[in-house]
Amino acid sequence: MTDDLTLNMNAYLPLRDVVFHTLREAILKGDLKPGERLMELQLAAKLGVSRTPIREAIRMLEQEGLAVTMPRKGAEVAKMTLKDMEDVLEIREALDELAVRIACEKITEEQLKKLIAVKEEFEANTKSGDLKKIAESDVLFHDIIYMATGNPKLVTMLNNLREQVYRYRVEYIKNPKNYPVLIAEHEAIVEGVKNHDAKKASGAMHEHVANQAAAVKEIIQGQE
Amino acid sequence: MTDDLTLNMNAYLPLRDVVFHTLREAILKGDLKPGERLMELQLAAKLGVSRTPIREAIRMLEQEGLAVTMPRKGAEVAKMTLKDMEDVLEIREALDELAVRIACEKITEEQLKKLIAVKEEFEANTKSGDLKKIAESDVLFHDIIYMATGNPKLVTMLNNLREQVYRYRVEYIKNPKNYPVLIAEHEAIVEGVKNHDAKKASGAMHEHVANQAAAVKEIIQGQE
DNA sequence: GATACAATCATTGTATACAAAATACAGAGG
DNA sequence: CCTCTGTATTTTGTATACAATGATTGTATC
Repeated sequence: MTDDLTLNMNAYLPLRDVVFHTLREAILKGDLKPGERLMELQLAAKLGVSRTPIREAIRMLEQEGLAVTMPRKGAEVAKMTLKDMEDVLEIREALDELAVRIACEKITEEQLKKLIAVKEEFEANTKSGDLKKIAESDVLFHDIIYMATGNPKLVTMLNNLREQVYRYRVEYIKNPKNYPVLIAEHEAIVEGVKNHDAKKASGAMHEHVANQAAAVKEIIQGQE
Repeated sequence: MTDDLTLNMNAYLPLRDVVFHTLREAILKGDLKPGERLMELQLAAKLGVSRTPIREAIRMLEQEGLAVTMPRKGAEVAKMTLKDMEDVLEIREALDELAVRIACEKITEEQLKKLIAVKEEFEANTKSGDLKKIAESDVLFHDIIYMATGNPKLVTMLNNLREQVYRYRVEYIKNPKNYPVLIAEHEAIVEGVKNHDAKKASGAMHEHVANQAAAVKEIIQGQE
């Protein structure tokens, strides 16, 4: 744990939630590395709280798949093997397709406008080269589709799945040679949704996620 | 909470896990009813433990969607509206189809044999009329397919989704007029899997889940 | 020098204590 | 009779204390 890990206390939330969000962020950003132990006393000291909220936050991380605990040995950040990632991506493919199919039926005019706007924003951002903005607009693009399903449970699950790929996906976005493909894929998805053509949209989404999946797998293999 | 809620202490597990499983069972069986408050002191007294493991178990239930907590107000058993159930079933449909598609590719000879055996066991059980056995063999039937995917994350998710429908599904199984349909659907699924025909298998699974979905929805509407 | 064993230390598991917020209720005032 | 308000009680949130387990280190013996 090389990081400072300071709490963000602005809102009035139970400490367990603040700790939970802090630790989750740290894990997703890579500040807490896979396999790193999550020691209660240490985290409590670092975050300036007692062990109780730390423990509860760990229980929550555990259920989200971001931490693993061995009884009497404590918790550690979940390791992601290539196989784990493939498993996640397999599910994500199916659910992202489902989401876009539903979105084709249910999307409102307003959401559609927003989707098109964000698609263009994404394209602009790839030109500026600001990685953070690129990632943000990509996330937003998919969020709009998720929201358009009107299925909050699906949204939660997809967010959770996306989270798990997060660390590696950044690498994918770093490489500018992927931009044209990404843009074309987004374009195809929008085209499908706009025409309420579930077949086209889900096909495009399938390709989009599958390409990302392939790239992420390559990145992981490169790291091993 | 009309129930006794005694702990099952046979295995050596942390109390939080024992409490978690106990509460989960109670919720799924309907002993703890939707909307019922989960008061820490009360549960702690009833289960003979302190508040700490109770709290941690509640955090876990929360992440599984079985409990909802309002800060400073406490937790209660999650209510399932018709909409919630539709949302869950929508996801389940997609993932069950995914599972059976993968199973078509990956299932081993041994698993296939087992699947056929359990299918027949299910048929036999419908004839005997033992509800518990019917439900068990139905669960097992689907479990074999889940396991055949070789994707533990998918298995976990599907189990979780299934859990959420559990309370209502029992009603579905109670009605003997559904048995011929269920048997035919299982037959079609097995047929598809056996021939590694993903299209047929996923079509059959789609119908299977969709039928159940329709029935569950009817039951809920009847209750409201 | 290697191995077995004991003592010590670090860390988790559980219980309890204390603080703060929310709720329930009773009494005063209109 | 209703409403408002202040107080008592309940309940959650957080911290701390104690117990038990597991890891580590050091020492004695072969």
